[in-house]
Amino acid sequence: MAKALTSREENYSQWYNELVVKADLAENSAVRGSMVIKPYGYAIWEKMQAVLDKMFKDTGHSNAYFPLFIPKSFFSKEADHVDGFAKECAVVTHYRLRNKEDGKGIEVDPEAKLEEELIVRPTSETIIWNTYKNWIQSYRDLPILCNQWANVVRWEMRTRLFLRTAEFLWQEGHTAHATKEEAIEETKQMIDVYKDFAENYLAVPVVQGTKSDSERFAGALDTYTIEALMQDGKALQSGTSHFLGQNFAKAFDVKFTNKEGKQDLVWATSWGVSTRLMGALIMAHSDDNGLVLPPKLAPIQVVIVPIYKGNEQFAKVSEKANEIKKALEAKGISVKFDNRDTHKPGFKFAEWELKGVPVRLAMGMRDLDNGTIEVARRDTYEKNTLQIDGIETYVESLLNEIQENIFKKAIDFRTDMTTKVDSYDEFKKVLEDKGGFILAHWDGTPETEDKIKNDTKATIRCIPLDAPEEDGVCIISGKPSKKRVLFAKAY
RNA sequence: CGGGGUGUAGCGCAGUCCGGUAGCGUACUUGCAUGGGGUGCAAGUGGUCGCAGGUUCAAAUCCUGUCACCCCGACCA
Repeated sequence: MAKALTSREENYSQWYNELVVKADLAENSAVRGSMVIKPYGYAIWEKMQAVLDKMFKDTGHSNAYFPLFIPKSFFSKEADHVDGFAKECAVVTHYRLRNKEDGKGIEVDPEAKLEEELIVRPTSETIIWNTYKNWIQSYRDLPILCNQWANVVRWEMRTRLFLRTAEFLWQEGHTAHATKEEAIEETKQMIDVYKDFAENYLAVPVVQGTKSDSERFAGALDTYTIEALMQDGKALQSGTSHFLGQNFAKAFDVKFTNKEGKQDLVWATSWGVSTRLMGALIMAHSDDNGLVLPPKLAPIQVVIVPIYKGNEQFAKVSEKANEIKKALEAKGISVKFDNRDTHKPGFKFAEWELKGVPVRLAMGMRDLDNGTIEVARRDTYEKNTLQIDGIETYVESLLNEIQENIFKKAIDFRTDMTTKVDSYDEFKKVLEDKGGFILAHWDGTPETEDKIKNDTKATIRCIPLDAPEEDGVCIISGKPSKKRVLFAKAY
């Protein structure tokens, strides 16, 4: 396992400073707990957005945008939601600044106090349902299938770069349905979309399941989740899809006339993934030399590094390199020709490895003479010298192979790090010595869950959807259980 | 909000105990050499020592206050 990922267990911030900041992904901003996403990092997010956005549209959803500021009163309408959320928020109380009397700087104008405070959205359920109320009269208006790409703010007491920043980017889907069945169907469909995205694009294997009562989203009847395992043996909740029942419809009085002409409350779902996925990407695949990006999300899939001495050689190598670049681009591959004269090849190799570029091509005079090129892959460090002729076809299939290999590696790791235990002693021992996912029987009570959490800091990540029926007894209470649930220490 | 820690050059740090010219590594600039895995040598630029008071002939260093950040908990995508 990567040293960078294991040796920092007690100091993640340093880990990020070394790996992420060096990798040009982000740096701490002056704003508490926020992050600056640098161009290279943002390019990864844009790729994620593009893929997800298409998936959402393919499943019938449309994008919309709702306000950043939410009147405080909206939050008092759904009781469970308030309990779960209302606490750590940024609140707008004033709308104007003024110059200080002594002329030294600026202060909040006490005259400019807002009648009703505005909350910077921590999530948009309240304002969206307040809006949907006006959009829905009849069953003919349903379903409403909206998604919004936005930023949200949660004034977390403790922040962690990418995993828990005060401000983060995400998408939140909010849907309204005429029937319970249809809403549940939507909830499940979207967690499937997330699994598809995580595994086939991020190359991060995930366990799908439902949350226990205590871990469920505030205001939801059921929360579906995808749980990923990071290289340090901790779990990361990577996406959630909530079946909200009629709670928000009740709170915001969203009724419709059904086919029978009777008034009915609508059924709701919400679902989201965030820039935390970038954290997942980094922590699942990176090694001591930096990022390892899956080809499908890498902003630069292939980098060409020229090796030369003097202008004359540079011109010759450049000409060939540009030819290869064109051939690759014709296949839809994104290519960077690193023609900087300010850095040596060795430096460039290290730099592009740090940035996680999946394939590197290196070419010098020796290659020109032989009609060859050096191909190096980021995931295995394997290097081969191949004929230039037909290189684009080779690289194309190599990119696919790397995508698969990264995923396979992550699956193998997860398999190794998933342990079935049948006693609490064993549970504690595995958690302590090995970490990772633990499958154990649980009696279904919050008391048991609490005890385990207090004793060990491990939580029930989910009740896996694909867990086989199996007779067993709870590791704490000894009561009968039909299914193993997934435990882990989590971020 | 509780417990611990740190603020000194863009970044990483030493110097603080025991007050006396502001240091190291790296990065940056320039020159020459070098160029198939993070180049070498030489010269150079860059710091209100977090902020505000106090003690002193003299404060990065001692005292008081204050702010910010980080780590551990409670909270969470």
